[in-house]
Amino acid sequence: MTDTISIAALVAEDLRSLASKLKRKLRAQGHPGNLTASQASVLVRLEKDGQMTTSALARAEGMRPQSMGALIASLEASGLVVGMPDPSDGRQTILSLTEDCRAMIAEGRAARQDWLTRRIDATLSAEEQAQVHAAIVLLQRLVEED
Amino acid sequence: MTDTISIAALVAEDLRSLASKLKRKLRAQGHPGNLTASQASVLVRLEKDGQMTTSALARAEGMRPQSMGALIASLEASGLVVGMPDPSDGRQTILSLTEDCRAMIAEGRAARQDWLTRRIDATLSAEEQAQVHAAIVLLQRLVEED
DNA sequence: CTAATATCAGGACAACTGATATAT
DNA sequence: CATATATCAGTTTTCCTGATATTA
Repeated sequence: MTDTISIAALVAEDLRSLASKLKRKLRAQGHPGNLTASQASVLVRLEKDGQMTTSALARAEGMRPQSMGALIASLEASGLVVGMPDPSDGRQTILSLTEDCRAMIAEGRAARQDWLTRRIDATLSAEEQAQVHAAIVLLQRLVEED
Repeated sequence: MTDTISIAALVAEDLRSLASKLKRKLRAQGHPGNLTASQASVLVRLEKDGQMTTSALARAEGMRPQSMGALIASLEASGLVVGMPDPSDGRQTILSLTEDCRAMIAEGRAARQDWLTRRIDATLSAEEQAQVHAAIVLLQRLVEED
């Protein structure tokens, strides 16, 4: 076995390329009513982990508090997130999903009407979707923490 | 089984989030000598498919000719790509990898020193890497064509 | 003349960095 | 005073759209 080129290098190449193209595609689809990738990611986290502050979200998502602040502002403007002052710490604002947002998630409407979801259903079999799902769980390790 | 929420919606959510975080991480790592995702993607395609024009590359990568033009200009400035006028069609410029670039790829140095490659090797077992690789092949279908 | 190629110019967007006000 | 949170302002990056010159 030559073993000169690791599979990791191949995976890295393809993954890098895939991430770029996927982001371009997502942006090209525009978001009339849809959400950007970052916005969706924040909503999912808020739903999973409950109430959080801007800074906590920024740490969790791996971005700067300032960037997260702008992102949150847009979600508040869309009525998907509300902020309440922390009674015990005047610096912080506790963020949580609005009822509208929870209802939307519960119905699955947001996800179902989503371009990427439709694309996945149209392109991959159920078995393949499961396979991809398993791989994504593995890949999430790569981007966690530092 | 309620079956109300499709696995496609779950995959879409995670995939969207993953793509965002991965791109942020890659940018945060900077590129002292490294390449951006788009640049690497173009080089891989040029190596695989041989000589191409700016427009052909743009179509293949799913971006506009103008964007690809700028990307190519940066690669030319780095001495990784050279352009030669097409003798049979004065409008076109045939692009190809320089010898330096081919040598770099052949040695595998570029890929090996890459942050993402190291990260994959450090985080995933060989078996998991193969699993991810298979999933990426499936996902490439999502971003191909329109 | 119509279509394709490439490039110039300007714009949008999401992230970044730096600086600042406020609360602990 | 030192630390943490949040926000204001400006910059960078990467892609976009529109307009133009050139060649087929």
